[in-house]
Amino acid sequence: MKERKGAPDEPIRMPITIEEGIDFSIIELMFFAYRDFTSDPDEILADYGFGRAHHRVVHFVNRLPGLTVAELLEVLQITKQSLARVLKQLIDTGHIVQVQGLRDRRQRELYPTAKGRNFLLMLARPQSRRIHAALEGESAAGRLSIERFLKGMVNPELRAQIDHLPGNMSGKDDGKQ
Amino acid sequence: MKERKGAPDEPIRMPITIEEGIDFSIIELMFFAYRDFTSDPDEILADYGFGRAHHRVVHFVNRLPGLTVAELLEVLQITKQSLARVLKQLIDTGHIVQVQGLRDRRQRELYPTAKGRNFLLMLARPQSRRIHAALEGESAAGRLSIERFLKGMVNPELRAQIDHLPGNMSGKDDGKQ
DNA sequence: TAATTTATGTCAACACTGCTGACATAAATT
DNA sequence: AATTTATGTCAGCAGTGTTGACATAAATTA
Repeated sequence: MKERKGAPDEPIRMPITIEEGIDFSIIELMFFAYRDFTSDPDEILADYGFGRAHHRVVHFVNRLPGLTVAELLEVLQITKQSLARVLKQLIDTGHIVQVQGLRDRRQRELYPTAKGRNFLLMLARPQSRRIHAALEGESAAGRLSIERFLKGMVNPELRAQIDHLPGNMSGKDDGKQ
Repeated sequence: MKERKGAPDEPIRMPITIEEGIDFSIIELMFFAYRDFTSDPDEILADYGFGRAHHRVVHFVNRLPGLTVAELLEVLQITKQSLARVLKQLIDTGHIVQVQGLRDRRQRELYPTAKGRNFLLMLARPQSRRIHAALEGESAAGRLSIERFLKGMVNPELRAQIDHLPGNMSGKDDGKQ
C-alpha cells in the first residue's frame, strides 16, 4: 500500500484560486487594506504609549459624547475589564473626563476634553488622507457602492447602531433596494 | 483667573462629525466591517486552538504554494519569531509541509497538505458568504469601485505584490484612469 | 580553501489587548 | 429591607506582535 489517493502529507503544488466560488482575492484585500489603514494611527499612538484600543475609545467618545460606560462596551463589544485598562489611562492623561449621570447617578458619562478631541483629529488625519486618496476619481455612485459594501459586511444586528451615529443618513441603504 | 478660554478639562458636549473634512463615518465603518468580517473564521479557529495568525499563514501558503519562509515574512510583514510560533503548530498538525529548496538548500518551501487546503476552505467559506451578501445587487461597476477602493487603501509599494497573487488581473486599476 | 554572508531556527523577555472569574461599592429598584 | 444594576478593580491567562541574542547549515566571496 504505497501512495493511495493523495498521501496525507503530500505537498499540494497548485495555488488555490476561485475554489467553490470563494473570492480569496477580496479576502486578502480586506487584510491588506485594514492593516495599512490602521498603520498610520498606530505609529502616532505608539509615540504616546497608547495602542489601537485607545484610538477606538477616543473615537467613540468623540462621536458620542456623554455615552455611558455600558453603552461604550456595547459599541466596542469588549469586556469592561478590557475597557478599564485603556479608559483609565485616557482619563489619567486628561483626554477623557467622566461626569456623573444626572438621572442615574451610578452612570458615568464619558466626554472628550479639548486635548482628547485634538488627539482624535491627529489620529484620524492620516486615515482621512488615505481614504480620500482611495476615493479619488470615484463617482458618487461608486462611493455609495463602497459604503454599502462596508456596511453590508457588518452583522445585521449592528447596522441600526451604525445608522444612529452622527453624520450617517439613518436607515439609508438597508440592504434591499 | 477663572475659566478662561476652554478650561483644560472641560467636557466637550458636541459630537465630532466632519471636522476638517475628515469622514469619521468611513473610519468607523472600516472598524465594524473588519471586526465582523474576521469574527466567523475566528470562531472556527478557536475550536482548533488556533488564532487569526494561523489563518493568514494557511491563506498565503495555499495562495502561493512553495513560497519560502522569507517570502512569507515579506507578505505578512511580521518578524520570523512571530511566524515561527504559528508555523510550527501548523506543521506539527499536518496542515503545512516544508520542502527543502532545490536551487538553494537553505530555503524551506512551504506547501499546504490536503488537510491544510481543506482547512482554509472551511475558514474562507463564511467570509465568502458575507462578501457575496454584501455584494448582492451591486453592478459590475460597483464591484470594481469596491475593489479599487480596497486596493487604494493599501500602501502603494505593496500593490504590485497584490497584483501578482493568483486570480488578480495584474496591473489593473493602478490608481489613475 | 578559508572567511563571510544568508536563510532559517530557537530561546527569552516584553507589550498590547482580548478573555474569565471573583469581589466591592454605591445607587436604583422592588 | 432585600435585590438588582452600573461601575470599578484585582489576578491570571491567551494570542500575537516586538527586540535581542545566539546557533547551524548552505551559499557566496575573497
